[in-house]
Amino acid sequence: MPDEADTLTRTRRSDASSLARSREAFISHWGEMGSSWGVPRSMAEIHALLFIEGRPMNADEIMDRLQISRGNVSTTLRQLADWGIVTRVRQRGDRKDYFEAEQDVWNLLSLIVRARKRRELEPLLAALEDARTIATNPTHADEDDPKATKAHVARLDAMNDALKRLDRLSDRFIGRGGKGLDVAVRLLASLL
Amino acid sequence: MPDEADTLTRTRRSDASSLARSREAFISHWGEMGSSWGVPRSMAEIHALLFIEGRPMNADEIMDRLQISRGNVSTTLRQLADWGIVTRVRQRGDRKDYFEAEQDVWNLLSLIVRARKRRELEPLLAALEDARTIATNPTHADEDDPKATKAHVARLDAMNDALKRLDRLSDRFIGRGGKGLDVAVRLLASLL
DNA sequence: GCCTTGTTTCAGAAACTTCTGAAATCAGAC
DNA sequence: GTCTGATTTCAGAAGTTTCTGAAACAAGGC
Repeated sequence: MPDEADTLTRTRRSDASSLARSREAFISHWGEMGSSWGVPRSMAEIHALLFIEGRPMNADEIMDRLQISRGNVSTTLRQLADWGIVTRVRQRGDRKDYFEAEQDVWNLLSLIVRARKRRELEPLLAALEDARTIATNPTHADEDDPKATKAHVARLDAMNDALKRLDRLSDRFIGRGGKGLDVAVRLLASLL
Repeated sequence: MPDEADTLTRTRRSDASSLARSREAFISHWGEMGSSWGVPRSMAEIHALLFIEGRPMNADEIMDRLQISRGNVSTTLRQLADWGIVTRVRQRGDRKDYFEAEQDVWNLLSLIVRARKRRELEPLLAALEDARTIATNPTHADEDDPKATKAHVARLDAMNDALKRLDRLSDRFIGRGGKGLDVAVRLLASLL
């Protein structure tokens, strides 16, 4: 409810410094983007904050800056750490936990790709295999048109092939310590 | 409320044919995937249905099969058509609208990429430019540390460069009538 | 042991998104 | 023009996700 005490810590107002306003703009747009990609806004914002500040921050600082609850900050930081795009660092003589974001952008992108791939692409590929198995192993007296079954399996296979190719390709990117993506993109850009 | 009349149309039960069960599996997993990528489950399911059936279907068929409301089907089909991954087709002597999904998987993927790029990546790039402008054009008496501003702008630029490169690259893919992606992936796979 | 300081958990609240269904609209037939 | 069948719209309902905050839980100091 207080609306006067936070003038110092909040950086939304137009009387803030250019740097502060620019940071704020980055954070809110990154949050926006996140939420349209199925990442909770506050998670994207916390990451954006750590990235754009470029220094380790603790839970209290983050809470104050983004006005989100302690519980949310704690949970979200752990998730970001699980994804590997944020690291817990120890600050000499301070018992608080500090967190720091990956600063290399390509590395960041490949960590994100890796995480989503594992969580979402791989299960989907497994499901496609399943669906194929179901279609090609008729259980009991099965009155399916063989032609229709063939076409169906062909569709499953086409989807499977395409996704698998992307999957293998992203493995390559990721394998090269985050720089593979960079190299590949440059290479492709010049070839096409 | 009816639970006996739909035995014919619903294909969830284990006494359905292999083909029907395989289709059902594909549809529900595709829907699952969609929802973790910020696409409404019913939208992903409608698309999956049209894709896996591989034939034009009308709103009533879709409603029956997926048990979703007319309003939802109508809205969603229009969105899918806007994205370009579904096309409205006219069936001789039938006043109903029929819809058909893009069957070429690479084409499908590049249509999806194109749509998301326009809706999400491009606005973000614009926002990054904005943030840069804010940081480099100090308004009034600005007491920001020049060193900090420099580091901040460098971060914005690194992010901008990386995303722009991906952006340009995807333009190339898309440009080649959907086959570019295929070619590029094969090429890269052999090179790396 | 008992404080103190910091972190995590989790049930319920709040916010947001998606879905429904009935009414409005459209479009062609006549 | 009216009638008929199909489609779209949209306000509110339902459902889902995210967030809060207080309680439980560490872990170190003394």
